Amino acid sequence: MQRRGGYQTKQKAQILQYFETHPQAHLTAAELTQAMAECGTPIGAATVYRTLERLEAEGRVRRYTLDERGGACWQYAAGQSEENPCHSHFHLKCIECGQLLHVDCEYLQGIGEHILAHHGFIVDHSRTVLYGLCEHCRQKTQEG
Amino acid sequence: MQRRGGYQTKQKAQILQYFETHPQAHLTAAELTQAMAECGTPIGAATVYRTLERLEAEGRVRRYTLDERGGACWQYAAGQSEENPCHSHFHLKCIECGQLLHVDCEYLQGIGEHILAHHGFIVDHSRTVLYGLCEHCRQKTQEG
DNA sequence: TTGCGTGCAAAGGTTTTGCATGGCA
DNA sequence: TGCCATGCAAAACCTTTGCACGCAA
Repeated sequence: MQRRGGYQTKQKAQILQYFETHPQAHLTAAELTQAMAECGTPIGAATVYRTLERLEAEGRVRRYTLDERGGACWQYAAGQSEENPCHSHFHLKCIECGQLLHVDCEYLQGIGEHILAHHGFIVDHSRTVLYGLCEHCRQKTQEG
Repeated sequence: MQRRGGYQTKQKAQILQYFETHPQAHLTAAELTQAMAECGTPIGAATVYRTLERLEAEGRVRRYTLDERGGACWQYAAGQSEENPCHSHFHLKCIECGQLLHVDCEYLQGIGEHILAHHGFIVDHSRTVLYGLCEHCRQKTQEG
């Protein structure tokens, strides 16, 4: 519990602030690096990765494996502890347009319970992304 | 329907045969390349990728994005067409031990229908993996 | 014979690592 | 002051691409 997260550096604060400003964004390391540069205070790519790793260990951000190619994304894990575990909602990622949908749905929450009860497996929603076609791209596909 | 899959080459047959011999395996390109080398007839990595791409287009293998780091996997898509579309089962990947579970379950199949009906999103099971803790690792974690 | 498939090497992108320096505590 | 964090560059890693040659049809 002591010294959670190590040193408090400008870079870490800057990255964290950007996440706070964009709580719904799923950012790749490249996007974050560029955003930092555009903010006027560039941060090295290695530092970005190391900082994200640290923030993830602290539970301040969450890592996703979104893109098939192009690497991981990180999302701000807002003040979650008990009341807002942020574990409860599913992510749907469109393989066509790349859009990410956040789905909060009772039925889907039942899935975790079912899988645990019947298959002995605890689903970690924060790591899980369902891939498929969003409504818009589905209609586009059917038309074409 | 004509010339499905282009030329019939030794390399393609060799890769396909390996999949037939390991129908449940999820193989990375590297694993497959090494397996080919160990079989005595090495196949270039580029050829492995291009062959997998072709086999996937033919519907003979299925591509998954399993590992957070380390790239994609391919699995043999056994004689599926209508009766056994192989789209119906979910994959559960343990983030602790890496084990991959294949779950074929009516309840879970209902998920796709629910998401389509209520959220307008078609889930592509072949691309989707649910991450979490398998039973074994869960007990191990709780004990420790 | 035609042109696709192969192999090698090089390029592409993301993430990690080494090492000297800088900054937090 | 001690040690962690940073930055740069280089390396590692997976995947794709270019090009000349080989082989299936």
